[in-house]
Amino acid sequence: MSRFYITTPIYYVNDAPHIGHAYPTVTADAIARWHRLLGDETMFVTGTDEHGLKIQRAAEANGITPLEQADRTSQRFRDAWTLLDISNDQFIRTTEQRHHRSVQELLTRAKDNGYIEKGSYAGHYCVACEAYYNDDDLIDGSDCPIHERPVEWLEEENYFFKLTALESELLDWLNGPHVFPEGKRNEALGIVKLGLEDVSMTRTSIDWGVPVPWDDDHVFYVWYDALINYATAVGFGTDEDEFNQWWPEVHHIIGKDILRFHCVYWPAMLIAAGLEPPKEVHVSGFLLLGGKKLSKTGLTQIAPADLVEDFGVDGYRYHFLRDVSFGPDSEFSYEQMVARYNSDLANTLGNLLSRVTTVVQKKCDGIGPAPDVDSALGKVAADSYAAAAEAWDRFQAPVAMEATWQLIREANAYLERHEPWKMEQGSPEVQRVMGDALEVLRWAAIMAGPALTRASEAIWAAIGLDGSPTDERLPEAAAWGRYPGGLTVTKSAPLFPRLKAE
RNA sequence: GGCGACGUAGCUCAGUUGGUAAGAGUGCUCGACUCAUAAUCGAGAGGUCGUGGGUUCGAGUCCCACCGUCGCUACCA
Repeated sequence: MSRFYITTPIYYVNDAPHIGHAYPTVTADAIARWHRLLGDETMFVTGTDEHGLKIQRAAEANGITPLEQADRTSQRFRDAWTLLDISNDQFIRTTEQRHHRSVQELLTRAKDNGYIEKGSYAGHYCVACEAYYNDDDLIDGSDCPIHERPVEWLEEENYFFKLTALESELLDWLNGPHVFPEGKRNEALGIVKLGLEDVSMTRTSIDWGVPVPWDDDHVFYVWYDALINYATAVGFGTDEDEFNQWWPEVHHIIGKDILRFHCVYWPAMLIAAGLEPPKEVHVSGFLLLGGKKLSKTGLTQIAPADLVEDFGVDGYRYHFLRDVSFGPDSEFSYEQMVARYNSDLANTLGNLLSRVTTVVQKKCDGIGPAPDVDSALGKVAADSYAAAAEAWDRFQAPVAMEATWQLIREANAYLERHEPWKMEQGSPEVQRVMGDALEVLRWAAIMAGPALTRASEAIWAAIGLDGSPTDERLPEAAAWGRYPGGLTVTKSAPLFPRLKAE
């Protein structure tokens, strides 16, 4: 039995979930569902990142504890993922005890291996921001760029992560097949080649974080705690055997803004602790609105719930999986979403189900016949499957979706060529044609399942099959001719009612 | 300033290590069909692959310059 471990970033709880958070989550979910279909023992982890200055301050502003603050927002993420049928096996929170143990264990090992040392950090500090600034960032060389008032020169003792000692190990890792797409790998290489510096990894100025086990005055800086969630989730620090079963075969999905942390710091931290760096990091671009990235301040956030209201869960998931190329930035367009819903879901797939169930009622007494094992559609199905499987392997959901729809479109053309509605009721000819059409629907319910979590079940039931398409196992289930025939086919309301453009 | 990404049909995008006369979906035009959610099927129009050079027998695909858009340069996917 092979295993498949996939993660999303854990989202920082200073922000409400929006489509920018949902995109990598839906992508990871679809890939996880694909691997479950393949029969892999699958671990899909998402969660929330809950420490750090911003949370502490937000809590103070709201007059609650940092944990209460984190609880509130973390719950909103869980609600959003429930809404979108996200099938995560775990939802990890960095405030969990198991995570604190894991962080302390991993970083203690790094320290014991000589990669963490005490040093002092000095710089221009803005008290209002509670943050350090570089000379370049200051206005006229002396004022905070946000508060426009003088900064102070502050020096504090910190523990430093000796990133510089790991340069050659990082280059070795980055030269391997670990960061995708290629352009993003080059970007990570560029960061290393530009010159690494040792980085301050603890804070004494706040206490909302994971305590440094060897020095009570410090907590780990939020990034050094957050990244380790990927290890915590599969047992690091609590169950080494479990951990060793999953690690290092992990697939991280991240956004390009956190490339530095996942492609430089994270592998370095693991190496420092004597562990293997991650197997794959897949970097996505941003969703843009009017050419700008989504932001709270720009009022360009879009809540998944608003779109689900218009398009349904399937319509939501399908749009982002089919239209957003994984890697480059992508412009979000409501009109594009409507067009995609109508063409692929309402017209091509939904209408296929409608016409097939109607003709089966009229010409086959509502009993679905078995397909022709030598049907011309069998070859198309095999090609579609091969292309889709290859695309899922590369994390290219849009390509996998397009490959899947090739057969669905072909089924419409096949009906057109044979015109079963003109055939004699119950004849062998009409039985064969309709059996083939039903077989395509069976196949599509499985293959589109990672995207259309609900419609795939509805199709499955409509053509008379028991159980769920998620119980099927690939590649056998994609082989042509598995629809048994003799099942009751049900005509029902349109699966995806057409949407009017607004 | 430094580093980097991107620029392919109206729109959204594919184009593996350079090599059959540039692809898909959608949109548009025309035709067919009427089982079906005014859905479906067929045919067609539509691109100097940002611009200009270079390497090569041959470049969308490598190199240089330029133009345009954008990002990063430590804590929002």
